[in-house]
Amino acid sequence: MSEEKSLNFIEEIIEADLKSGKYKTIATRFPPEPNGYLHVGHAKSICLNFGLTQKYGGTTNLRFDDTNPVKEDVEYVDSIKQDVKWLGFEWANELYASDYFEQLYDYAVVLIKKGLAYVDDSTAEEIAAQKGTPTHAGTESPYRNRTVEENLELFADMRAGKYKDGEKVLRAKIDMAAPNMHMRDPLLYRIKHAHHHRTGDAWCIYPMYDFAHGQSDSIEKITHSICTLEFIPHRQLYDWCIEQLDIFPSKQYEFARLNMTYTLMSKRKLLQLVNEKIVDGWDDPRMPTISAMRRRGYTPESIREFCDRIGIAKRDNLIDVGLLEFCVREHLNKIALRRMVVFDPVKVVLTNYPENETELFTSEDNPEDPNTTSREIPFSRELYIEREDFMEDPPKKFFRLAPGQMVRLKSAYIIKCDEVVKDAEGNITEIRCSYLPESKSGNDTSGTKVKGTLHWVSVQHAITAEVRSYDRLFKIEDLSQAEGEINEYLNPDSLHITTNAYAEPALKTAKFDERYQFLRKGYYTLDKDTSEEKIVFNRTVTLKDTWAKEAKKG
RNA sequence: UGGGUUAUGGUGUAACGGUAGCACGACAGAUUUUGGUUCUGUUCGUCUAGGUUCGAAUCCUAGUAACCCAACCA
Repeated sequence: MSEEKSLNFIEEIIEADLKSGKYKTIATRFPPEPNGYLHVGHAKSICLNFGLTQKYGGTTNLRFDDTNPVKEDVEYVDSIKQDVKWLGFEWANELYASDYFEQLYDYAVVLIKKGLAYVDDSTAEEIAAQKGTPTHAGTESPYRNRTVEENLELFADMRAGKYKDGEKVLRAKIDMAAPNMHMRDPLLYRIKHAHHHRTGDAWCIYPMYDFAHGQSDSIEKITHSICTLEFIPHRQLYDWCIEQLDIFPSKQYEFARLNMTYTLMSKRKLLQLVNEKIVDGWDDPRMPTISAMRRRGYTPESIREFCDRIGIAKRDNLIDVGLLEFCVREHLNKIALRRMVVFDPVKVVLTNYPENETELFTSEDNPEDPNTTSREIPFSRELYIEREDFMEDPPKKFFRLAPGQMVRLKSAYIIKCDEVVKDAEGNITEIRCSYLPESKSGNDTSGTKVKGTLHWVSVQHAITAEVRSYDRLFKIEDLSQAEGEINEYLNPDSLHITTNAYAEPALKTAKFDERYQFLRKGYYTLDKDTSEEKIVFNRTVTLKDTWAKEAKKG
């Protein structure tokens, strides 16, 4: 019965570690730098790290990798916490690399005393030159052989603020000829007279990533430290620090980061979009950030499902954004309330329907739900339907309204098109139809079968709303192949605003935590720009549209 | 003139020497008061060349391709 789901390579390692008794329980961590908002690529990592400890038992810490005060900010800390929570995960401890600054300093002193670290007066340029190239060995710094005592004193002076930014650094003393560039006397500490969002002005030296991350893992007794592929070359240094310091041996494992078609996944470039006001902030619904997806109407469930489906492996990938859309449709189909909204209206007049009469039709909120509730929709003589649902000279498989053709109005009557009224320019201003009184929804004795069902709203009862429809932000599938400025690849049609859509009255009381399906259109949710004067909806995703595909075939 | 990582349908991901499977997409059909949903079916793959083996995606040898590494970023 239990259909075995195959394990990814990290799960295999964990199961082996648990089985061998290497660990009784596991510990992971999600270690964002608070220098930007989380995006869907981070969601993959979050689901992995938290998912592992949910599955195997154990704890996951949220640890902010805040070792570079000039780029970090509490705004990002707050957003990251909100996003992780919203995704549905609870961290065991909220921690900061900056919590360990004192400890890290002591570790540095240990290395100096062991003759494994030295203070270097070389400039950034000189150090870069000393590194050599991947194919040529580096050269040793002239300051490499300072005595332990001198290094100790100099390092203490660095901390005491006796030097300016860039004047001195602390370097590990490893091997300038190492084939791994990261082992060529990497920097451990640099001087930055900068205000830190947590430690304030207590420090003017800050540890580099390589001297903070592994030790932080070790301090927290992280068993499986999971990161992305580009950190593979760092692993040797990660292990070196832990071994020389003789501290808890956390182990690093690397998986391939998420890449998605038409989607920019670089925090740096996302920041650029925000700074250059190409988008309207980090939560602009076109952004791939968690906060943008939340605003746009994505559900945490659908994002988790997506992360589950894409899998964990070590090969580079480019996931079709269509898979994300599939996941959100799948969930929204189950939970969204059905409503009718006409975006581009054309008036239908039912010539045989009494004037001044209003009927109330009942329609289910969600046909997928066996216990569905329902709402009432007012119907009257004058209605709006979608302009694209009528054609004067339709192709063969057009099942909508056309002269002489019949359609069902959802939850109401079958109508037949009798006449088309046009203005002087030939634009259709009105479609005159007759309705079949005996075709009333749920009580149809007309015996008439129609192929098409249209959504509609009653003219006199309609409310208006603004609807924002989004499309992909970029024109090209693979942003990693984009050369030059990303601005060149922007999709000019990524946002379309319908300022005056006509909606059924039930939407007057739309709520922020509800999801809606506008029949035959897509899934929508209330935007935060909604006010007393204006109701604003965001389109989360369209419905699948096989007719659009058919029509395109011509 | 280096080191590292990875190669399975269009896109992802399994198969751990023994039937190349699953999902998304695409295509075809059924159902449908949403051209939605649901259901059924079809299409399409082991980077190349050798080798080991009764049997190779898997093991060996040699190639090829892609990605990563020379920030006082993480």
